[in-house]
Amino acid sequence: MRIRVDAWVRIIIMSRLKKLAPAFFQQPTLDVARSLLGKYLVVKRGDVILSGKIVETEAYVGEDDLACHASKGRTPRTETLYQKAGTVYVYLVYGMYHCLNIVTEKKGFPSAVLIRAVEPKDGIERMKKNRKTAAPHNLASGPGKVCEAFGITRKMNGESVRGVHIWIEDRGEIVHANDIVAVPRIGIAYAGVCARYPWRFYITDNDFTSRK
DNA sequence: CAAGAGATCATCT
DNA sequence: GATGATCTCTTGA
Repeated sequence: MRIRVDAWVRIIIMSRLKKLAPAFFQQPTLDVARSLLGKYLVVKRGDVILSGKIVETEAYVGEDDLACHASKGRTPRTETLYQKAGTVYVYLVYGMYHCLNIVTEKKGFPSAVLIRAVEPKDGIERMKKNRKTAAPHNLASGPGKVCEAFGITRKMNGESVRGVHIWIEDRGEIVHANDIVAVPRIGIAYAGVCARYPWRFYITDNDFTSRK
């Protein structure tokens, strides 16, 4: 008689081992933004698992960062940014699209990393349906696209990024510093001097970034 | 290919 | 009442 382990049980056990802990996010935001490159965003809804390699991020650091939502202080919306590292911050931009962030640093210091682009891996067919397109390079090559492909909405705002719905895995892939580019952030021209900060990071030569 | 406009609404003034 | 941490489509060279 043999012991049989169902494939999905194995998946759950392995994913728990690989899940990034809150301590990973409780570091300087720029470091987290860089080290998230090459990690895997995973979303589980029912039996469906969607995943993809993070290839582009942006850092938003504190109330002094004029591009950070918290630059206008503590409000009902920015409250999430003041929570502990590893909290999911999702908001609606331009009345239509969602943006996924992970809160960083110590509780009370409002900062986060925006997940700007992902290279789809698991559940690509579902992503195509969610996005209403079949073009692989157009599935998650932008923050709004990531959320649409993965079905991420404000309902996840405030959740833990090490929960049952959403988490980030280390699958052992290493991204060297030489393969990371730092450039100014997108869509924040209103942020004065901060608009010039090179706080957008992406993997050089990856074909799934938002390229702008 | 580049540039421009429209869609659409939660949030803050 | 104004404004976006965006995306898609249309227009025109």
